[in-house]
Amino acid sequence: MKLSNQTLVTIIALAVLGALIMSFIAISPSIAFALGVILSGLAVHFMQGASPAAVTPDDSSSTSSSSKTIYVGNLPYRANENDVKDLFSEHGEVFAVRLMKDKRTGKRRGFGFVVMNSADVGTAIANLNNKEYGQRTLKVREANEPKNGEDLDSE
DNA sequence: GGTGAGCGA
Repeated sequence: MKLSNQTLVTIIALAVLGALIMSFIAISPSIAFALGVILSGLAVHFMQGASPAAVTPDDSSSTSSSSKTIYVGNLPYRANENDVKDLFSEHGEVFAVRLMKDKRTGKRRGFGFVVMNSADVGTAIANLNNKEYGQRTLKVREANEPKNGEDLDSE
């Protein structure tokens, strides 16, 4: 029975309202308030349990989209994640790009990580490593801390 | 007004 504060406020509000309403027809205000509490509580409980989508279509089909994380260094500071993602998308299926900017200062650190399909990782690295981008030579490699251990075979 | 090696909380 974990009710949020907002729910409690709602219950109280409905209780007072119910008390006012029932005071016109009922007997004593105290009983009316008590009835209001009970009825509003039931109402809220009913509302919370009225989840139409009781059947959650849980697709536990964990698609093993073999994704690998790639380290990208020597990025130009003016490059955005969108640029990097677009660049890597030309050589494979990119799932996510994380440009690691320092959260302390907010300034960019000039490197990031690209998560893409493991099947395209090799191609992307081969095509984008030492690739001149923004007057700088990109450094593309597999991430040092692999978050997905599917490929033990490497270099 | 800054900034060039580097592997993320």
